[in-house]
Amino acid sequence: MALGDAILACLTERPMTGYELAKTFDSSVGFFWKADHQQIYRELSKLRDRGYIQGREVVQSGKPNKLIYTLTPEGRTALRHWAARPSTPPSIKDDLLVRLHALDSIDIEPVRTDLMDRLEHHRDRHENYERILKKRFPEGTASGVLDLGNLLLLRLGARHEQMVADFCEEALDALSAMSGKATVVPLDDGKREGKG
Amino acid sequence: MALGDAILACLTERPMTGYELAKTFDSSVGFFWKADHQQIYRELSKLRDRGYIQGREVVQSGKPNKLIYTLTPEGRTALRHWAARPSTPPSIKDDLLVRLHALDSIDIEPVRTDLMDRLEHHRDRHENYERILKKRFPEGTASGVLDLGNLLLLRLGARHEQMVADFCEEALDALSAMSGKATVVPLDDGKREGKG
DNA sequence: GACGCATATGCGTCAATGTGCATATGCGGT
DNA sequence: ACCGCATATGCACATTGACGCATATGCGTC
Repeated sequence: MALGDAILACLTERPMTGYELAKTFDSSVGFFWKADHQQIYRELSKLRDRGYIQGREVVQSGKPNKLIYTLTPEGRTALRHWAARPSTPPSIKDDLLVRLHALDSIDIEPVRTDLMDRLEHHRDRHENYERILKKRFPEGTASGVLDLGNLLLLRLGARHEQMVADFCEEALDALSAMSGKATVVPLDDGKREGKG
Repeated sequence: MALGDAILACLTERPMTGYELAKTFDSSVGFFWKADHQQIYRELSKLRDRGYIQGREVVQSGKPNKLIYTLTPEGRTALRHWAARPSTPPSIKDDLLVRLHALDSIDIEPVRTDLMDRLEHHRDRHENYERILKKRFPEGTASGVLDLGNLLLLRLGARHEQMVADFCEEALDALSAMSGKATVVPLDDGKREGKG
């Protein structure tokens, strides 16, 4: 359960509610791990059942009561054990790559617009990383172990986004140069299948 | 169904059996998309049910009969429609990053050995990409649209692996420099939970 | 006052993925 | 004779993920 461990990792920083965790997974951690609130609440229940976290209810008026989750000693141990296991390099699983693999059997134009969108997306994220880096690590050095982890994380993120952005640019250039040779037959058949 | 589309993309090259597809997803396409044979057979059944591929049985003696799958015109159309939709940038979801995020709450030593393993892994893959690039594209240019897609793919793969390898090296250096400050308490409690 | 938005939790369903197991046989090694 | 390996297909179960929907209310705005 990778998401569960990611949640435990977040809770090492400070106790949080499901709602706060969902926001975390939508911003900072979300840069490399996406999870919506339903996924997080479900995982929190599991972690609680296993005794890895403890929920403390905070009564509120006007809003549903909060459940602030704290890591238990068992949870900390579980996280340490998980972190002591070798990680498995994930595969990229980017639709764009599949399209490139079958580039001669599909229409180029949509791929071009897709690449342009992706270029913008990855540039935005790159700027975001750089901004956070400059703000949190103006010296480019980390003081403690926690800081070091986050500094490395941000650097990896920044480089990754820049690399993909550069790739999109290069791919667009190459497609432009090639566009004369391609046989472009637009999709014009009316029917469409649901989403598969 | 992303895997289904990846399979359709593979079948544009030539008709294949499930077994051949499994091998493909373990080598070339497997560099960015992992799928074992069970997943592939299951997906092939679905694609056949939808009429996107057609299976031709080849009787064999000694071995189970082959089922060579060919793209139908409907399958080609479905692939083109899928490829015309915008792609969604995937998240990285690397366990290693989660560990870095909680670096002060876990043991550093296993992370170091993990980083060393990963460094070797990514270097191997990088060399692999470079080797294929040199072999298939000695000039560094593509002749047709299909070639262009594969050239771009290989270049992205090579850069990605190099970047991650560099990152591992840098992280190892940083951890070494930091190692004096870290409080290293080895894991010695006997009990272990199953796998989570 | 109706509408959207933020706060805060959760259920249900289906698709996608991962892991283990089962079947059937020839071929080469020990 | 037995073992492992390659060929070739597939089922069953569990986990993970994506998506929609439901509940409950204060606060600002149109």
